[in-house]
Amino acid sequence: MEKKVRVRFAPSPTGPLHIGGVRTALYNYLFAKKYKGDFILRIEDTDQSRLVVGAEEYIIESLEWCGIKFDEGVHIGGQYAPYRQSERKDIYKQYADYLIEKGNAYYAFDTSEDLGIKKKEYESRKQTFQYSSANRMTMNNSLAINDTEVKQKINNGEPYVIRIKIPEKETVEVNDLIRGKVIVNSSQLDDKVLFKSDGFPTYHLANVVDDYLMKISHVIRGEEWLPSAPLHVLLYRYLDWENEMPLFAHLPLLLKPEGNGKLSKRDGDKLGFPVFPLKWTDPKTNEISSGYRESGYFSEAVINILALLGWNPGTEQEIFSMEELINAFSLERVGKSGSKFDPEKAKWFNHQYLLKKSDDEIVNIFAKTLEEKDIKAEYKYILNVCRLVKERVNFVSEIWAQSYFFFEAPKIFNEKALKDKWKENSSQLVAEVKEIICNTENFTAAHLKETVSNYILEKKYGMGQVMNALRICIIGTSIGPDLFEIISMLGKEEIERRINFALQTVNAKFIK
RNA sequence: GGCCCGUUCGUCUAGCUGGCCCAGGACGCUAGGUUUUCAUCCUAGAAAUCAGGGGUUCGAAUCCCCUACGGGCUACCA
Repeated sequence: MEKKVRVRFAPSPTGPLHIGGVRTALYNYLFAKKYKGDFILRIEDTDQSRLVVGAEEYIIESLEWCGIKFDEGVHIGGQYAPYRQSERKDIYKQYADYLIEKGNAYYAFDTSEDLGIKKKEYESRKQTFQYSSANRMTMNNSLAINDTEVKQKINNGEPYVIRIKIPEKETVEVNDLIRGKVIVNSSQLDDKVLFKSDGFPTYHLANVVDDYLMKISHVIRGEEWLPSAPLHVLLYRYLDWENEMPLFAHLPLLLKPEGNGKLSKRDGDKLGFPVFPLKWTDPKTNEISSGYRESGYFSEAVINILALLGWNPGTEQEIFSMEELINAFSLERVGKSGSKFDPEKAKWFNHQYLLKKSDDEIVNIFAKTLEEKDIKAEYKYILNVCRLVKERVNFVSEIWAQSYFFFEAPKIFNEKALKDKWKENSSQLVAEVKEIICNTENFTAAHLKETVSNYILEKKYGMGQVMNALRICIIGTSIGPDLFEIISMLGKEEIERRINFALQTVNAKFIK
């Protein structure tokens, strides 16, 4: 029987999650759900010195906002709890000990000063120091010194780390679901620290142990882990778990738009678009980085964009709901090369989702803007406004700029609009049409249109000539949705008031 | 420096088992149309000598090799 699909997202809480991390979580989630498997959130907080207050909560809230749901995890528990590595601290040591017993690992007593000196020494010779088979016998470790001395050091409480003993020359094969076979010679690997002197395991040990214990079937993570994958394969082998080793898939990285380097947390807002799903305030510096949520993006749009950055369905479909993504997703269709985030296309995606949203949803968001401005209006009125302008904007936050004239009369009149559209006879034409409008009883847009158009036709005026001038008078500028809709919504009295004010103001200006 | 991964329009990408590709779609851009204006929408267009070179083959974006470039890793960080 096939192993049950169980995948995990395993961030370390060293700050906010950026969109690259969200994408990794998303691909894991899509893969899990596609195969009716489990998705697990594990927090990898083995580096106590890099913990950032609030980061874990931020990660959970971000993924929740995105609609990425977990089956097990630090926030909801599960069969394999705990899911925070700091709470699993006690279980790692035995595996490190087991490796020592088997001769696949050893104690090392070198201080960081010792290591630093070595490093400098090698640098001066234009070489790179690597703790490995080539030099481990010259270092201060349990392979180089005798057993009694080792015992003595440990009994004396001398700090030590446990390092893996990488074989001298052995080819190690990693089968990557995205890249195929990657073969590395162990001579290229160094004796990585598995267990630190502070009693915590390093990522390498903790990750392998936890994936095994939590019965993880597939490890889907960023490409930055590819170089250490052979080390992980070796660990599975030495811990006798090679038969249950998960399958690996290393995702291409998200790059900065300028073309160099992977996207990183430090990019904040420097790139001209948010790199974080949610707004983040650095607890130390109080520096604020904007988030997609606060910038007015719909989470569905963000997910859609991210899904298509590195994966494609092979069809021409571009708009995907989460359901559709789950159905369509496959690791085989994940690309190999890194991709840059395109802020312009992101806006377009958001526009698509804005159009798909129900009017009620949009009104609810837009109503907050009105509240802030202390503008009162009936729900139905706001609804009509949103209906009329939503296709003209990418974000709900842009609706105000397209619709303010529904809520307040213009006080000034756009210079350029006047220059382009206001002619000598404009005042006369507007005055005439005002009369027509004010004498119209049925104030629907359709009826107004019919009435005014007929009048213009009869008089052989140009439609554009009249309408442009009228528009300027009513909303103060020359853009916007259908003018008859606007007139109908504002009502007869308001229209009369606005036109009178406009003619006064504009005429005064022209006479001068 | 060493090791690993990658390289198709400005960007995201299709192309995977070689011929249907003098390379298709989307965003953006340009032009035209619709419209009372702007936006939407519709139509059209520009845009990749498939990183470069060498093979293999009747035939290569697709297979192989080399080079260049980009990226990742190279911590008692993840």
